Amino acid sequence: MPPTTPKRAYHHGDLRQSLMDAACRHMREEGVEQLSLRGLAREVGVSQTAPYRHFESKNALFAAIATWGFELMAEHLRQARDQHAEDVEEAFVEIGVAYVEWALQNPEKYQLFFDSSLVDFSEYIELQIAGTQAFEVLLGLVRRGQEEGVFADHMSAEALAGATWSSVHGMTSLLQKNTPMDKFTGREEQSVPTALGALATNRREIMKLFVNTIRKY
Amino acid sequence: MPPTTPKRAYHHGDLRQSLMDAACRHMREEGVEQLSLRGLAREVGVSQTAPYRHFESKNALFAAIATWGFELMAEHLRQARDQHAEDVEEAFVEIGVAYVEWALQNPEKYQLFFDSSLVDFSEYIELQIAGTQAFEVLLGLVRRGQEEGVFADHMSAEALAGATWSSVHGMTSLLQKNTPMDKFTGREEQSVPTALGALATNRREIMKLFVNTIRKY
DNA sequence: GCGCCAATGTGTGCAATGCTCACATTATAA
DNA sequence: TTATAATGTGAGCATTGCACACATTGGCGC
Repeated sequence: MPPTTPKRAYHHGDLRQSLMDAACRHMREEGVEQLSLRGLAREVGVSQTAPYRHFESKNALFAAIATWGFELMAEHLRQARDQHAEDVEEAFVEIGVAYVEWALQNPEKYQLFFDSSLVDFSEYIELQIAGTQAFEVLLGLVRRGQEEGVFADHMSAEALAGATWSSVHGMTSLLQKNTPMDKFTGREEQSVPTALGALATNRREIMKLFVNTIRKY
Repeated sequence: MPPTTPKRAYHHGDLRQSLMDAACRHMREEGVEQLSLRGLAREVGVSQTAPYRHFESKNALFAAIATWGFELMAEHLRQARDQHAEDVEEAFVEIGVAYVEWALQNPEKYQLFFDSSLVDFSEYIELQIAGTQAFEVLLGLVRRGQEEGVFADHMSAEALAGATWSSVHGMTSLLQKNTPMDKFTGREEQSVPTALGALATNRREIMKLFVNTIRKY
């Protein structure tokens, strides 16, 4: 007769995904710098070397999470696009809003996309491909805008998409620093927190400004 | 008679600055994740605990470098602004170009500005102030543009400056990933590298697009 | 000059980490 | 059923951040 306490089997069952989930939770709650593979193993209830059966290094874990994250985000962007398929400009704005919102709801994954100190993209082709596919949702929309004569056509679609990606990513990046920043005290004029607050409050309005970047006049 | 080899004195002389310089060099050449205080101490020729007389922790070192970096960058931006004082739009473009160039020439310092995993801004007031002062170069210019009726005035200067800061910072951030990205191979269409290449090659043109974000029509 | 003290530098030690290697257990498929 | 690959274990190594007690020294009041 087996013991009533469901003693964990020798094999975990789904260690790979469990590790990725635990890592995300940990990064979100404690921060990346506090994350250790050993701690993760402890949390999941497994020996400290077990993770190495699924990820050859800590960086490989990060890369796997980032790849997964890009896929999730791309799907989110496609949905936003498809819900506003009639109007390119509107779809552009909504894709931008969706981008920012996804990033703010998944800060730990988004951080992996751009913290070059955490993941070396050049080592992981599948990660590069996933990132590219997310970008191409935006690129496709810009192309369509150009074809419809709504967006400027004196530059390549890649250049225009790059420019708007810059804006949206930059806004996201700044907003993610907002939380630490809001403790800002010590000067009368708190221009940075004010600016970040304005970005946070008027996301959609700001996104409409970003359309100006590439609109054809 | 003292030995001919100038044996280093017990006191280093300028350990604080030497550590910051060595840290920057190391980050630039090897990457942040490879940087250790002990290694730095070794490099400078000093015991492993000596750095703690100048920086209470590794994060404090990073914070000090970031603060210093913000001051350097702000000065660089002011120079760019003053060399194009006649025309607000032109000054805006040149400040943007100067921003990107400074960041690309000082990647290790710029990384500290935005890699939240490396520095916790909330712990270092002087860092927040330095960052704010850099931002205010841009903010001041946006204000002037509004006063001259060149920039939109349906939003606060902080909001507009925040929007343009987003764009310029985002572009910088993407360009800094360019180096790892250029090894990208494995698909026929390399849209991301193409987009990043376009950003890199046409910085000034892209910056002119960014002016559209806030221009008054 | 002289002596004292704060500033600066040293050596040792501890707990934690990433990762390696040899070994144990289990699933699966021939 | 049994070989084999997949998965998990445990001990161990080098390295790290940082704390603590101690050493050296430059500069300041006298």
